[in-house]
Amino acid sequence: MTVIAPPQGLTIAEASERTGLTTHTLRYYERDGLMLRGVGRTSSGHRVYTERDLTWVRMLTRLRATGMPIREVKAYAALCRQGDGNETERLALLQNHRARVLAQLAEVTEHLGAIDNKIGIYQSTLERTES
Amino acid sequence: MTVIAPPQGLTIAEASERTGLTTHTLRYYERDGLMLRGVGRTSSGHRVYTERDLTWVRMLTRLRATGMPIREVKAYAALCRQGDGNETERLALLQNHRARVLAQLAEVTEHLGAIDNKIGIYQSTLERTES
DNA sequence: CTGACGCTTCGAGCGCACTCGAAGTCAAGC
DNA sequence: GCTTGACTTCGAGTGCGCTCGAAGCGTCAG
Repeated sequence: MTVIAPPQGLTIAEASERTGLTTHTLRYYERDGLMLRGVGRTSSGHRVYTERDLTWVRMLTRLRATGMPIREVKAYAALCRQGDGNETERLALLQNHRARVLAQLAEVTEHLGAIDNKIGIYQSTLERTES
Repeated sequence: MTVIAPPQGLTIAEASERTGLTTHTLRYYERDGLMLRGVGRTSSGHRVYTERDLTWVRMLTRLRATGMPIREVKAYAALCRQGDGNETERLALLQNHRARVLAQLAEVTEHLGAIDNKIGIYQSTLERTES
C-alpha cells in the first residue's frame, strides 16, 4: 500500500528502519509505557512517528543497551512525562545507572583479563607444539 | 548434621560459599553439563567438591560474567573434557568470545558517553535553577 | 529412639524482554 | 469493486538462566 508518510511523520516501518528495532518491539515499547507519550495516529489508526519520537527511542535504546531494566526506563519516562520540576530525580536515576554501568564495565574488564591469560596459555602451548 | 568435609573435599554448601553461587545453581550447572566431569560423591551420595572443581567453577563464572551463553560454556567444557589435542578449537572459542566482549565494552562505553551528556545537561539545568 | 538438618533428585515455575501469529481493517492500484 | 499488503490489536509463545518446592534419605545430638 505504500503508506504516504504524513507531513513530518514516519510510518512504523520507517521508524523501525531508522532505529534498528523491529515493528513488534516498537509497538511493545509503546504498549508498555516506555514512550514519552502515545505515538500519534493517522485517521485510519496507523502510527505516525515524529523526529521527537525517534530521538526518545534512541535514548531508550542507549539506556537498554547499557543494561537498564525496562521497569526503570519506564520510571524515567514517567518522570519526563510529568514535565519540569523533577530534574533532581531524573538526574539521580541516571547517575545511579551510570554508577552501575561503570561497576559492570570494571567487572567485565577484570574477568576479561583472566580470560586473556588463559588465551595466552593456549597460545604458548600451541607455539611449543607447532611445526 | 555438619557433614564432615571428606579429606580434601568440600560440601556443596562450602563450595557455594566460596564461589558465590547458590547450591541450586551449582547443581544446575552440573546437571546441565557445564562441569568438567561429574562432581564426586560420598558413600551417601552427597557431592564432594575438590579444589580443581572450584577452579573450574571460577572459570565458568568468568565466562558467564562476560556474557558467554551457557550453551557455549558447555561447548568449551566439552572440548576440555575431551583432553589434549583440541587446543586450537579452545583458543578459537575464547578468542571469539574475547572479540565479542571487546565490541560489547566499546558499545556500552559509547552509549554511556551519551548518557553522561544527558547527566551534564540536567546538572547545568539544576545549577541555573538553584538557590 | 526420635527429631532435626542438610543433603539428594525431579520437575515445575519465574522474570525478563521480546517475538510471533491470528484475525481484522483500510487505502491504493488494477 | 476486488485484491493486495502494510498496518491494527490481542494474546499467546519463546529462550534464557536460573530458582524453587516437594518428597525422601542418611547421620548425628539428645
